Formats: sequence, C-alpha cells, structure tokens
Amino acid sequence: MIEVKKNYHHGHLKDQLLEAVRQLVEEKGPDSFSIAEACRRAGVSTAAPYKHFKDRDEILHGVILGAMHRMGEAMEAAASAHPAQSQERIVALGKAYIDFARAEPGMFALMFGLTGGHGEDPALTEEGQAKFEIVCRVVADHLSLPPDDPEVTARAYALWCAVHGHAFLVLDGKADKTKISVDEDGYLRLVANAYLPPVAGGS
Amino acid sequence: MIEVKKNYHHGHLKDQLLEAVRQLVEEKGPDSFSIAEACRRAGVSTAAPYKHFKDRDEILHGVILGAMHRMGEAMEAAASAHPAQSQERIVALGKAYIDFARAEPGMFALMFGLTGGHGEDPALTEEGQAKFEIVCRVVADHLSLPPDDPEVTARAYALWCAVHGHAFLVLDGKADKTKISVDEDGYLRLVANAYLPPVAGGS
DNA sequence: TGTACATCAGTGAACGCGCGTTCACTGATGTAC
DNA sequence: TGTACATCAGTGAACGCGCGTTCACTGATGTAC
Repeated sequence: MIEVKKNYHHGHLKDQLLEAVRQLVEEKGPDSFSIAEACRRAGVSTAAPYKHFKDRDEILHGVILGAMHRMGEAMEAAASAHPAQSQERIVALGKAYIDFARAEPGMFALMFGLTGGHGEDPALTEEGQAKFEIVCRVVADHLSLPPDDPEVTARAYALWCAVHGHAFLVLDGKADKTKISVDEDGYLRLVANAYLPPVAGGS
Repeated sequence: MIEVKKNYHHGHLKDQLLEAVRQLVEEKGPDSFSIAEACRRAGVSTAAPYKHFKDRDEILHGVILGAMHRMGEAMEAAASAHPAQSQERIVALGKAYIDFARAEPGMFALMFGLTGGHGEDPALTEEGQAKFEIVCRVVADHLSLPPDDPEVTARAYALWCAVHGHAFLVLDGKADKTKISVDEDGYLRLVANAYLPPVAGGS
C-alpha cells in the first residue's frame, strides 16, 4: 500500500505515482486506469504529476519500463539458478516469463497487448530487445554457439514464441476454457525438448 | 466504404454499425475507437444504436464475434486446401492464423489482447473454443488419433502457442526490432517439424 | 548563526473534450378490415 | 382498393461523468552572504 504524504513536499512523488499507476493497472485493468486516480491514491492534486512528467504517456512509459526491468531480473535469476545446457534451465527461464505474466497480468498486457499504449519509445524498444538477448544467451550457452549465430536466434525466437503464446492463452483464460487443462511443466519440457534437445554430456 | 443512408429508415443499421466499428478499430486502434464515431460514420444519431443493442459492450461483442467467424473460415479453408498428414497443411493452418492477425491487427488485439474488452460472454468463449477444435481436428488427422486423445490436445496446444506467440511478436514489431528478421515460412516449418514430425506414408 | 532570496514541488480551481446513455418525439412501414 | 392504426427505427437535445492539462498561486527547502 501507498503511504499518504503528510508534508507539503511529498518527497517521493515520482516513484509513488509510478507505483500507484502500476497498482491501478492491475486492479482496474490496462484499459481503465487513470492518472487522476493515481493522484488521488498518492494523496496529491491532479496537477502534481506535471512537475515530474511531460504528459500521461511519459508516466505510462515509466511504469512499463519498470515492469520490463522486473521481468528481466526474474529471467536472469531463473537462468543463473540452473546449470548451463540443462533442460531445467530452459524450463525455468520459460517459467519465469510466465510467472511474471501471472503475477502482473495487467502490466504484461500493457507491455505486449498491442494496445499501442507505449507507441515508439526507443527506451522501451531497447529494453524489450534486452529481454530477447537473455534468451539468446541461454540458448547460445546451450548449443555452445556464439549468441548471434542464426541457429541460436532462430531457436531462441521459437522458444520465446512458445512461451509468449502460452502466457497469453493462460491470461486469457483460453487455456482453461478449451478444456485442455494444460500441464504447464509438461508443456515447457515438451517445448524445451522440441527446440533444444538435451545435449550430450549436459545434465 | 460505408454508404450513407438516405432514408429515414436506415435498413441495415445493425450491420453497418458493426462494420463501422470494425473499421474504426483498425484505424484508431483497439483503444481509441468509439461508438459515437461509428454512428457518425454510419450517418446516424448517437442514440440510434440503442434500438439494436443493449449497450456498448453488446456492440463490441458483435464485432468480435464477426472477426472470430472470419478467422475460423480462413483456418478451415487453409486446412482443407492441403492433404491430411502433410507438413504443408500444418504450415498453411498457422499461416492462416498469422495472416488474419496481419490483415486485422486491431481486431486480433481486441480478441486476444487481454484488454478484457469482451469480458465473459459465453458466445465468445464458445467461438474461441471452436477455433481450437479446428487445430485439434487437423492434428488428430495428422496423427491418426481421435481428436480428444491427450496426445492430440497437447500437441495442438503447443502448435497454437507457437503460432499465437509469433503473431503477437510480429504485430508488436518485436520481431523486427529484435533484429531477428524471422523467416516466417522457415519458422512455421520448424514448428511443424518439432511438434508433428512428418508421418511415414504422409507426403 | 541568522537572514534574504531563488528555486522547486506542491495546490486548487478551471478548461474543454468526447463519451455513453436517456428521453420524449416523429416519420415511415406494414397490417387489418 | 382505401383507410386507421399499431409498430418500429430513427431523431436531436440533453445529462452527468471523468479525464488530461493549464494556470497563477503558495508553502517549504536550501544556499549565499
């Protein structure tokens, strides 16, 4: 929860505003939050944000950027928790992605939901690319190839798609509605096996 | 383009309204269209829709349902254009899905973008399920197994995710931005091969 | 250490905007006799 | 075939709403002397 400010000078308004928006995105959905409400929640007038941000979009970008950072950290953590070339590492990486989507479905939708909410901010593009590079690095490790080898990027891309698609179907509830109650671990192993068969000598 | 009505009684307002909304979704994006504007475009007062629909949501559902139909038809057509158990059939099915997403990115986002725009309309859920069943049928054909065999649903699901994920990344422009200029046909064949290796005796 | 002042982060009132929805209405259509 | 009337699909004006953004302002902070 957000602590309501007591002083005239708020102190951490910028951060608290981003956090308030993040919360609202989750509570009201990526369609129905408003900056005005975030202000109320931060205990501040609706004019206050403009001391820190150019406009609504700039706030939104900040929030999305934060989410991308969190996601990246989760992915890095998952990758480094397992030995290179192990199937578990691949599975854990995918699981980190999906777990993030489950933990922050609103933000996930904002990041990838095609709502155009983020437009063409180059900082966001770069951040997104960095996520893909994490996957590439792991795959390169797995195959003992350089990260920019086409074989690596092709498989990394396939992996990303598999996990990305699953994340969307899960959040949409499609995965439930289609009566296929998906065994997620099983699915991830299937994917890992399909695109990155166990390496001789690997775990 | 929409023909503006001339008579007091419009005649096909219901259809024209749905079509106008569909157009606006593509033009303005799934976030920024409005029923009011659709009315203007259909040459009708903003009160007119309420003679045909309960509220904004019901209109939206109608539009989404239409898109799902179109998508289903494209998938059916693709599947029946190629012999069973052929890799081309799998690839064509995926391509139909992605082509739809490319042709109607706004509607695709609305259908799957997690914006909660469609809520819990059972008709939509059912339509969505029907799409999955198309995939299942094709996969069942491919493996010569009954459509509800767990092996079938698992692979159909994996296929769906692979294609769904790719569609999203393409529409997001992520596929371009990540410098991996994906060879789509190559990707689809990779997927088909991974999950549904060529059948002995199949083409 | 105390005072003057520039800077900065907040206020709160106001703005215009477009939206979805309602209401009492009216013009056209089609059916019964 | 002609007329009376119920039904239906439109009108257009009005509503309240919440939003993003602006403006002149003011209270607190920190720095220079």
